[in-house]
Amino acid sequence: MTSTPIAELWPTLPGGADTRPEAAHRLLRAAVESFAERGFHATTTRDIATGAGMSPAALYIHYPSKAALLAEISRVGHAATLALVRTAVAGEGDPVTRMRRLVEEFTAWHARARTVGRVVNYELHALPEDAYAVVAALRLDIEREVTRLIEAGLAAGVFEVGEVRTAARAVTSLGIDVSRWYTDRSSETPEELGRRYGELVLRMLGAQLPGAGSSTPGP
Amino acid sequence: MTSTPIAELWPTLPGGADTRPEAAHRLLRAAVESFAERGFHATTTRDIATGAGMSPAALYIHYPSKAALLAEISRVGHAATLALVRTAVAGEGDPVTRMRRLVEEFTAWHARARTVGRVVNYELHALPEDAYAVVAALRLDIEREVTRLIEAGLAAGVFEVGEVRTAARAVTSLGIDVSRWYTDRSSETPEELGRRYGELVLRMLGAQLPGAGSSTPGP
DNA sequence: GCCGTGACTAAGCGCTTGCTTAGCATGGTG
DNA sequence: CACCATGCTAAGCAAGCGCTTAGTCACGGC
Repeated sequence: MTSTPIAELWPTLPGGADTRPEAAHRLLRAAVESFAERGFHATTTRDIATGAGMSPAALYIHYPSKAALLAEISRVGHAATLALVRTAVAGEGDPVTRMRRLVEEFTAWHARARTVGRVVNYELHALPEDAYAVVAALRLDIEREVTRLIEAGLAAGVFEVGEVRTAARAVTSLGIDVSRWYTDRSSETPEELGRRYGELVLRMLGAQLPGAGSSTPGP
Repeated sequence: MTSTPIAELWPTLPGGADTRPEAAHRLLRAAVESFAERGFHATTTRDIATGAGMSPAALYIHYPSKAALLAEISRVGHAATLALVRTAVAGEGDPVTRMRRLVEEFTAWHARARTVGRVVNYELHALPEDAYAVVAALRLDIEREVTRLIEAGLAAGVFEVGEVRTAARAVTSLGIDVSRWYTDRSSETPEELGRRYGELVLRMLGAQLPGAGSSTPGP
């Protein structure tokens, strides 16, 4: 098993309890592992079924196709990310505090769930058209939430950036790319990385750091 | 055809003139297009050959396998990126000026040559082991060059960052991810984007901006 | 005891894949 | 002219693909 706690992802979704049978969960998990490691097209249905401890044909009892598995993973992964972002943006505190928390959690999530993150961010092109449309809408929402928070900071006079859209792109981009390079062997924990990225992003946005004097990072 | 001037890439490589026959060039270009659009595994040798205006078998006169095409693209693409980075790091001016130029060019390159960039950065897993080793060494060199420049800035007292390695990661990460999201329809030109990202990165690194700015001019 | 149902497997179908083989037109060299 | 290397094509092979079919087994209701 990998260290990525994918199991965390599915039982805790909007809409309450997940009623999927356990075998379907095992298939989803095996698919995430394979898609992340080899990519959608290099993964065979035999890989997935074997990873879930079944024969190849059993897959089709729970999902109508290999692409349906990808669509499900992508939809759920994006929904979870959007929920995380919305919570941070709508949270308490001034824009600086909220942005710090957003980046900390967004980054840590992409490090912790890098396996899901890779599928979610780098296998979009393999989605069937209708599934892609759903996911593209979620991605747009994520970007809009970040933009909204930056604009709130500008209005409050605590951020200073040239182009809001470019800045929002940079913030989400930094987080997303973590799922590409982060590994088990990385020297920082997801939470450490989140804190450091939070610091970097706030400076990038020209944040007026509130209270507590100079927040110079340690040696 | 796309707007990506891939042709720029191959004729201008270290070692002088490129002696490859024109048909091999066409194959490389067609392979880049297909690999970038659909990924290595979803691309067939028939796709590539057709894209180059040949029959499927002609591919094997110039390259021994589909993987050899990928290896060549990856090797050349990484070599070009490393050359770009080295030039900027070893260039003239103080660390702030050199870092600005580095980010501007690194970013603009990943926007302009996003097609090659996608293959170079997102198809690594499909490389044969020996080709991967070569490319991994080049990637390490790129990161080391960036780290070196940040350390020079710290030594000169014009940068201020917590962890050098994390900062270097963030700088390269921002640039690399551009090749994922940048499209023809993006509102900014590669050069505009480069300038804006240069600005953002310098603030991220806590740069003391020289001259022309609001910061107190030095001796 | 018997049937229906849900989760699963063994076997395999039709198709596509990367790659090979055999052959053909062209053009330079004696 | 013959000779042959070069750069290509038409045809096709073995392997592996996504997915289907037919059937097995455990179990619950009557």
